[in-house]
Amino acid sequence: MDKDGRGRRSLEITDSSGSKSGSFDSFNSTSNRSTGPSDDDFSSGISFLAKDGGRVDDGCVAEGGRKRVAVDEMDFFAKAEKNQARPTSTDQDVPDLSLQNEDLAMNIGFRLFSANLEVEQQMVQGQVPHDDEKTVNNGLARLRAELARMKEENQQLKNTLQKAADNYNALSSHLMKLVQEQNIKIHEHEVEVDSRNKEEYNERVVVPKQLLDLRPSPSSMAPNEEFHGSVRDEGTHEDRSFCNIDAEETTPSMDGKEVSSVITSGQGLKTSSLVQEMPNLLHSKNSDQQDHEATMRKARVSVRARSDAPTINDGCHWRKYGQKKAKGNPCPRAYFRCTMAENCPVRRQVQRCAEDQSVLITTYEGTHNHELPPAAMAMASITSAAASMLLSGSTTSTGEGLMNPNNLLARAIMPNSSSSMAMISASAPFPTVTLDLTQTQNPIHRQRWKTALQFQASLANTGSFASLPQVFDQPLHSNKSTLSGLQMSSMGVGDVGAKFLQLKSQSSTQWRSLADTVSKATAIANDTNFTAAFVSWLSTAMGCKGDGDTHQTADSK
DNA sequence: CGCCTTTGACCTGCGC
DNA sequence: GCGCAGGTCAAAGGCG
Repeated sequence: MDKDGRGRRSLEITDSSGSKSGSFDSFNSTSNRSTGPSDDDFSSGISFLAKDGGRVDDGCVAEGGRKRVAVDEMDFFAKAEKNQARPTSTDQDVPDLSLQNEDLAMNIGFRLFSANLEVEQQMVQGQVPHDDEKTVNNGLARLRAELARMKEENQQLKNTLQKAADNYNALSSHLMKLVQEQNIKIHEHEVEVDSRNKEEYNERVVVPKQLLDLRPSPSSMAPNEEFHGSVRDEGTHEDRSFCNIDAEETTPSMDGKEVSSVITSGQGLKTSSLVQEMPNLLHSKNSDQQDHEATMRKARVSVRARSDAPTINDGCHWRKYGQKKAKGNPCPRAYFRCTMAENCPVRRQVQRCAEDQSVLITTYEGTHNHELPPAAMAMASITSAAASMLLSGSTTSTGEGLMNPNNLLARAIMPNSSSSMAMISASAPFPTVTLDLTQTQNPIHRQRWKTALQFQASLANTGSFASLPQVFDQPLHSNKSTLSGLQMSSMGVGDVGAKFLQLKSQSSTQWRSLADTVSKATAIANDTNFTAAFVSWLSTAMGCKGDGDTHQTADSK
C-alpha cells in the first residue's frame, strides 16, 4: 500500500507476469498454423492460376510432368515446414536487403496466390471450366514471362539495395563520429557555461561573500552563536537579511542545491534559508534544468490504437482524477494519474477519436519516478524516449529539432509524408509525438519502424546492424534469437516480448504468407493488449540504448 | 470501511 | 479585462 499525492491510500498490485500473456494465447495458437505459401513456394514450386481463369503450374512440369489442378495444401504446409527448419542464408551484416527483396517477392507471390484462390473459388462454384487447356497455357506463359521479368527486376533491385546499404553503413559510421564529436563539444560547452555561471554568481553575490568573509570562522564561533548578515540583490536592488540559526542542514531542492554549494564551499555556513530567500539570484543552470524538467513534463506521447476497451492495459496503475468534455469531440476525455508511487508526475489522458470512435487515443505525459513492473517498463521507455526526442527538438516550434542527429528515430519514422506512422505536432499547446498503431498492417510503416530502430541501434552500438534484434521481419538465427531473448528479458518486457518474438519467429522466419501476416497485423492493430505489447516492445527497442536505459535497471538487476 | 469514480467548481493560460 | 477551453481539485456517492 502506498499513498498518492493527496495522502489517500491506494493498493499497489505488482503484476509481474502480467495479464497480457493470457491474452496472447489465442493469437499464438493461430500463429502456429501456416496458411499461405512461402517465398520459395512462389518462386519455384506451387501451382498457380492466372487471374483471368487460366491455370498455371509454375514448375510442375519440371518436377516430372505431374499437373496439379490446385494448390495442394498438404504439400504446401510440408514445404513450409521444411523451409522453416532450413537455415537461411541471409547475411546478417546486411539484413535489410534480403528482407526488402522478400517483401518484393512476397508482393508478387501474394498476387499470384490471391489469383489462385480466387479462381479456385470460382471453380468450386462452377463459374470456370476445369479443362480449358488453352486458357491454362496462355495464363501459364504470361505468368512465366512476368515472373522472369520480376526476377530480373528483383536482381537489379537487390544490387541497388546492396549499394544503398553500403552507403547507409558508411554514412551511419560517419554520423556516429559526428554525433560523438558533437557530444564532446556539448559537454565542453556545458562545463564552460557551468563555470561561467559560477563566476557570474560569485560576482552577483559579492556583497554576501564579503560579509561571509568577514564573519567569524566556524571554529571561532560558539556552537549556538547567531550570525546575521544581509544580501543585496543586484537584480532587484533589495536588501535581504539572513541568519544562520534557522538554516537546515541541506536543501535538496533544485533551486538551492547549486547555489548553496557555491556559498558554503570552504565557508562552513549553513545558508539554506538564505538560498530560499534569494530566488532572483538563482538563474543560469538551475533555470535550464527547470526548463528541461518542465519540457519533459509537458512533452507528450500519444498512442492511437483501435480498441473497444475503455483504456489500454499498459502495465501501470492509474487513478482517474477527472473527466472533461473536450471541444469538438462528443466523447469525454478522462484524466489519470500514476498511482504506483507517491508523487509520480506521470499523467495519462484517454479519449476516443472524434472521427473514428473505434480509435482510442492514449496520451502520456511525464516520466515515472519509480521502478516499474516489466509489463509497464517499455511503455514508460517510449514516453521517455519520445519526450527526450521532443526535447531535443523543442527549442523551436519549426521542427528543426528533427535535424538534430540524435533525432534519427524521429526522422526515420516521420518522413515528409502524410501517411507517417508517427507525427510531431508543433501547433499543439504541448509538443506531442503521436504513434499511430491503427496502421501497423501497412508495410511502409512497418519498414519505417524497422529502419528507425536499426538506425538507432546502429548509432548506439557499433555502427553495424549485427547487435539489433531483428524483430520485424528478419529471420532469427539461433545465436540472434538468444541475443534477442536476452535483450528482451533484460529489457523487462518479459513474456510479452517473448510471445511477440515467438510469434514473429514463427510467422516471419520465412514469411510464409503475406495474407497470414496481414491478417495477423490487422489482429495486432485490433487487439488492445497486443497493441500495447507491440508498443512496449517497440519502445524497448527504441529506448534500449538511449533514454530507455533509465528504465532498464529495474528488470535487469 | 476503504477505495474508486463521478462531477461540479475552481484554477490557469491564452486569445481577443 | 473578459471569455473560453483545458486541466485539476475535492466532496459526494457507489461499490465490493
